[in-house]
Amino acid sequence: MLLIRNIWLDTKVILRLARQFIVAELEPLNISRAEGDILFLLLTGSNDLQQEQIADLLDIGKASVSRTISSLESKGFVVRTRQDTDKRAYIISLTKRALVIGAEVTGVYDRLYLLIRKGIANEKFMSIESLLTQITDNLKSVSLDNE
Amino acid sequence: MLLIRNIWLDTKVILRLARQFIVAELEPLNISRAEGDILFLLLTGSNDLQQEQIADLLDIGKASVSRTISSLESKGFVVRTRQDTDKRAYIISLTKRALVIGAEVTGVYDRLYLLIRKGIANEKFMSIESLLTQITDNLKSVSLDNE
DNA sequence: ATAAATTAGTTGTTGTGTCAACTAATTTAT
DNA sequence: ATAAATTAGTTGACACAACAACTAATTTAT
Repeated sequence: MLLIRNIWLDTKVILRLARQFIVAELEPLNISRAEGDILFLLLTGSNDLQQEQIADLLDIGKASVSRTISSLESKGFVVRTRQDTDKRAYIISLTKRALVIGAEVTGVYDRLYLLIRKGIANEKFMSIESLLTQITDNLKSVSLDNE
Repeated sequence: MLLIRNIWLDTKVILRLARQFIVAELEPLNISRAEGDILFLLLTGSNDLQQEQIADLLDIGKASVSRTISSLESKGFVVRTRQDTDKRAYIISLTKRALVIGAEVTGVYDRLYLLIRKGIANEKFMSIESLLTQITDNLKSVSLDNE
């Protein structure tokens, strides 16, 4: 049990440090972490998404996405366009302004990933993928039970 | 890079599901997650801690600890006693009332840990310990640089 | 011995996430 | 064809962690 407790704590520490890193690196660009996360997603090959898709891809709720997209829009980094085929949904697209700073934003996340991987062989990371999937399934099995 | 991004996402999902589990299980006891985390720590062999120690052991800030201890105190689960040797610090101790529900609280966390481990060999968990430590060191090296 | 620095804890503010209730558009059932 | 159910997004309320500025007690320096 102690083992899991330590892993738990380590994971919390890692997430906290990584968030601090991102906040600090994005600060000079006047972009918050939640904004940066969405910009990075849109910049790296998945432009023109619906808000719900963004929520799924980042594992956050649609309420958070709604508010963060609003602030990104007010800063001129994205535009919401009503979808023709479904007038409830928006298509979120990057503006030219976002593309101008795009490399700086992706740079932040790339540096974080490089930093995390430093001195660790690729296979090591691969080996924990299956572990994480198993844990996720374990946890999901309970949430399904209770419905 | 995609590998790390997936691991990142998986980790976020796991933390979210685990939090949901704890919130749901503690709800009937009228205890919040932040309160439960601290109660669990105090109940499992580390009673009579200072607030700063609690902050360190749970990797949260002392501001959060201060507020959560206040609410635990108002619910009658802990008492703050000024330390004789250092009158700035409190000693946080569990009340009888906390011990009465103690088993139910620790049960929640024990069940979570069991659930997480289901179907996964112990060595698998051991093998990621060193990985997590390395990542933590990597991230810490940067925060130190910037001071 | 006293001034300066450090430490434990508190409080205000902010960022971000969750949940629930809501609107408007769309799909399904009958 | 229309009523009922579902879906995309918004908004308000709340939980919780982070940071900064603060108080009061303690330690260090000179």
